Amino acid sequence: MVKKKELIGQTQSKIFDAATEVFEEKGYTGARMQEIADRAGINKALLHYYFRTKDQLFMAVFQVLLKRMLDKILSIFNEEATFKEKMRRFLDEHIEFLIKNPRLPIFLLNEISRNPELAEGLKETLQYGQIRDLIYDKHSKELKGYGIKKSDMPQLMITIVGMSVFPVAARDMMAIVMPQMNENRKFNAFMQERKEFAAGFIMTALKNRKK
Amino acid sequence: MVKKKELIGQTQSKIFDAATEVFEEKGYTGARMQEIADRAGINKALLHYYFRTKDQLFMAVFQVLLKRMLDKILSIFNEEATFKEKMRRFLDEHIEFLIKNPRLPIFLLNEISRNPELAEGLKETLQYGQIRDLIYDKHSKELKGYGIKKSDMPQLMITIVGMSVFPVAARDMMAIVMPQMNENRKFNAFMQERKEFAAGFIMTALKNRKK
DNA sequence: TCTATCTTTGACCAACTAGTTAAATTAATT
DNA sequence: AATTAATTTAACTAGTTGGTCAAAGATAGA
Repeated sequence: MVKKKELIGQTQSKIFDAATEVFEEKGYTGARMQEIADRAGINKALLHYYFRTKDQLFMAVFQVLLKRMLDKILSIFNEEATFKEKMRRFLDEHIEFLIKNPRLPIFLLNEISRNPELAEGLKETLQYGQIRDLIYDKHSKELKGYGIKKSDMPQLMITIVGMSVFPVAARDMMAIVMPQMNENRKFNAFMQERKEFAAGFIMTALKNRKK
Repeated sequence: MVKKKELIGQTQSKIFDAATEVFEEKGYTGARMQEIADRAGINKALLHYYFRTKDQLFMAVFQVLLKRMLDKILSIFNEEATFKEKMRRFLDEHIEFLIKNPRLPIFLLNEISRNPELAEGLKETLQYGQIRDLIYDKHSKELKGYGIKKSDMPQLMITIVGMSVFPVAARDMMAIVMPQMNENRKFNAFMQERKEFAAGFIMTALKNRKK
């Protein structure tokens, strides 16, 4: 027999999963509490019983997804390895992550840009705010060897992250110009290929950079 | 005295501008016909007189904005110049364009990803679908010299476009990790700097690419 | 000036939305 | 088995939304 407390957990997590799906697909303004309830297999009143308002439910989902994304980006850079190795591992793992979560980037980008306060909570976390300096200091010798100054770090970091995120976020738009992108099989092949292309591209640019 | 026909044009374009603003800010689902009417300085019934439904108004705005974006991307590549020169000009002009239209990328990306049929109309335009081949054929010698095969074009093109678009689209998210991005002055300086950074980065990667 | 047509409006409506409530059901405790 | 507490539901509400309509106002041509 299923215990009540397990059911709570089950129900709550069913709601959470359903809400994640719907919010990712439709965004905050496009999401409907009724649809979330339907997909969770419960009714609307129970939804409001667990999460009093749409805002509360959205916040819970959003915080988790944003943290998941940032941690995925940052965790690799906390390990012990050369910058070059970290970058390769980042592109490998992040692209795998994005293939499994293709709607996540646009969802996050869109919601944050429409309501920047959503990110306020995480900004306070010191861990995130100074990451640029931490990464640079850890690899200053290697990076200086590539002609990268501390002030170049934003350019470099955004370039690396953009290499993996942009193709996923812009897929449907780029597909206008490159119809192959519409086929899932071809797009996945493109993303697999991108791991090596991006890593090689960046390393070549760094190694031969004018100093 | 203002002629009636001029007024029509004025009203219609006031509606169009207001709708562009509101849709860009709030997206389709977040936009309100009442707010569009208010910003255009008219009432809701007149709004529906000129554009019968929200969908019709949205479509009109969306088509114009999508075309504006794609033309900006593609026009430069139709000119006569080396690939290298075109890429530099593209980054210069596209970044300027994006500084003036900072909400445009997220708006387009978001709406297209939520409803890919929005792009169907433009896909038919042969001009767009085969652009990859056209560009390659025009510069095949130069690109082969960089070790770029025709099958590498999607990777290269998405890399170039992402260099300019991603920082604008991901600004508020990257600002969590790099708080400087929040200040408009610093962000604009970053984007100005990016013209040279991106162009230099890409050319270095191309010139030293393993063949 | 009169008339036919095109514009503009305030008031309205039906459908939908987030959120509430009170009562029914289920589970845990004694 | 009875009591208590937690869980689930159908039915409802108040506010918002896109869209309509009939009538008033403005314009150009005769």
